[in-house]
Amino acid sequence: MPRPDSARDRILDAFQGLLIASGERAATLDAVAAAAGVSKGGLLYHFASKDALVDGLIERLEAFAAADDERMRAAPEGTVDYVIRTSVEEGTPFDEALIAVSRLAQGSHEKARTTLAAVRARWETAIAADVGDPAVARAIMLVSDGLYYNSTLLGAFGTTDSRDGAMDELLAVLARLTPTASPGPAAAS
Amino acid sequence: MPRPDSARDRILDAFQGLLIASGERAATLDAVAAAAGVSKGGLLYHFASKDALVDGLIERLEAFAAADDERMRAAPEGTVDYVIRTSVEEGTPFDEALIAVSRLAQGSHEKARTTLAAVRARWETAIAADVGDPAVARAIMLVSDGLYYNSTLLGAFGTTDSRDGAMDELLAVLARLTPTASPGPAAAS
DNA sequence: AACACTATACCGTCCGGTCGGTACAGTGCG
DNA sequence: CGCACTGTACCGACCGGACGGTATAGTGTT
Repeated sequence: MPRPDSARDRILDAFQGLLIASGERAATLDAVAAAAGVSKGGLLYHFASKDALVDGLIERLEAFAAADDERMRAAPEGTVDYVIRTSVEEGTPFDEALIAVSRLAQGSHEKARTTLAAVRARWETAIAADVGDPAVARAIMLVSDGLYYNSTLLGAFGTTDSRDGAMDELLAVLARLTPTASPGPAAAS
Repeated sequence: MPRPDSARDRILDAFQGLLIASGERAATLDAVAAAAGVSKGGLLYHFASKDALVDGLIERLEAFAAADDERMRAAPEGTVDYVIRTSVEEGTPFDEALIAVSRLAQGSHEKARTTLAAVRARWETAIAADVGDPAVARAIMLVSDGLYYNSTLLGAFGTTDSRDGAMDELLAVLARLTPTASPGPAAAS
């Protein structure tokens, strides 16, 4: 075994991966167990029920979200830049957990929905504080949501290379929204 | 019986409603039949399989989308105004069908995904034609997507009354993005 | 009778969950 | 040391119910 508590993480990874790749329907206990290289009994040893598995994933997301929150506040390029850019940064553990939980939220899983709403709210307040105008902040948040919608539903909208250019372009457009100050990180002053 | 061909529509409505309210998982044949006030046998008389039911819903969406497309091109307030406003106009048959199909697309239903992408593409080209700058068009499309993401996942973001005001505010903010020409034929002043 | 449709019984499969069991690493103690 | 026992990690057969789907008998209208 690679690491002591790796089985739990492997199961969570498998669950997440199945949710992202094939949706809630396909993320059955058997499928998760198989993907994690564990037997069904083994899975249920670590997570006593499917609800427990879901809770485990949500907790994981919350942990990532807390870390992201700190990084966001410390982002040198400003909050807007940070939030927009990380909206499509596929492959990070945080993004994957977020998309997986959003699949869950499409069902009627209440906790998944509220957790997602909380993460979103945190972003929006941070942007509002950075940008000043709450209406502008909402517009920017909606762009971020749209970015997620696209990567979640349609699977990105370009290759990684073209995406970076597209991101710069998008941020340049968005900079027009902030009336005050220059299109910069809204430095302190 | 109310109307001759109402059974089919009622079934589609029920399927749609279940998808929106409780996700793909809950939209089983039994549940759909019960919600439509039809027996399971009755449901399967109209739709030979669950795939046929899904196809029926997608066809319905395509019909609505075609009608919407025409309305959009003829919209007096301009394409942007039309697309943004209809993004949260909950309750219209078109919106409901769209959200229902997007639930399907969260699973691995390929046709649902491509249909959604087609609708989105149609909007984006229309906006691009109206606005000029493709980068601005994409930003606006992302806001529309974000609006859908919100109404889909988090369930709107305000009451109907406050939403109209919020919409006006949002459109005013978005008007700043179009550098050329006036902020659109809307409201003016 | 023919047709459009409904209702129910049923089938095989899959799903979430239980349960009995295995392997093994301790650990306290005589 | 040897032995009894405990806890942790895991396996896989199995169960009841739900699922998608079939088959068929029945009903009301024309």
